[in-house]
Amino acid sequence: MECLQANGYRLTNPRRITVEILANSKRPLNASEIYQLAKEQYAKIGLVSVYRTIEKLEELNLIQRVHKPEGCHAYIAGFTGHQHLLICTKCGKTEFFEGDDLQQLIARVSLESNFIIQDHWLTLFGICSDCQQKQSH
Amino acid sequence: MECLQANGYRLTNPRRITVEILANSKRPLNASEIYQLAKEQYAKIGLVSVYRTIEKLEELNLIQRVHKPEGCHAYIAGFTGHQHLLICTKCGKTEFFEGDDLQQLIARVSLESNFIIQDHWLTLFGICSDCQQKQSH
DNA sequence: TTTTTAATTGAAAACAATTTTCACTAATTA
DNA sequence: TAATTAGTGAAAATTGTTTTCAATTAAAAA
Repeated sequence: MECLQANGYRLTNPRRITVEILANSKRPLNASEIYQLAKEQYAKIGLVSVYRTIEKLEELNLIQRVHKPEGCHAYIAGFTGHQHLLICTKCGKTEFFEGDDLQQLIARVSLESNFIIQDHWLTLFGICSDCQQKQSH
Repeated sequence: MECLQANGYRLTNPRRITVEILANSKRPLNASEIYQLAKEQYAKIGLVSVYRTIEKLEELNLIQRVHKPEGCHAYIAGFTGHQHLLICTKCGKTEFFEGDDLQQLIARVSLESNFIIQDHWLTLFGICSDCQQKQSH
């Protein structure tokens, strides 16, 4: 909310609620999921406002789109606009991770391909510890 | 085409042309782009057949969906159903690369997160050698 | 505090991408 | 060659997203 305000945006109910829902979610949510949850708190919110808030949060790098085999329309809140994600394929729980271990691989591919490599996306998929426990029962 | 036939699918004009266009493209194409190109060779082709052929090729792991910041509706032909891509952000030229250098990183993240990691997606973005040359003129 | 203003809103319409329906066509098999 | 049934294209339906616009409301000014 601070960041929105700092960038000249007004603090409104639809924005507050959309931000809160995204900030508290451990798994990526799409516009329609956010809308369903938001209506519980603020019945008159419009789906359009959710879309518009998502747009602004993405511009400000406060959320990022999450790409999965099933689709790419969900967003997760993150602090940096960066792209290393670890996603649970059971429950959707999503974590960020750091890793500069890629430099060597990137250097090798760069050499072999003659590309100048500028950016990378890395996503790991697996089963989180909660879902591992549930599975073993 | 062989693989389609081996899986019990008929060899039809719309399929032949869709397959040919995808097989010869160096950059990912979406349904509508394929349709435009296909019409040049076979005017009466329908966009629906392109969608249906894409669906089957994806099932057979002959093509894969390419995820980019601008969108995720384009497909590239590949030999394995796997996910290491190198994409030119200027012209879209897309190459595959191998790399098991990730094992160490995956092991580390697995330990730190308590996830059992099963799969990964890695995409590198950069400028291909053709586009580097064009730029320097 | 009240007034003014301009950003923001929600409903409805418009648009875009994809899927479904269905009568017809054509690839394969007998 | 005839019979069968998968595959086709046009149109309609569906889904997801964006635009339009009059009304509302947050923030700035008085």
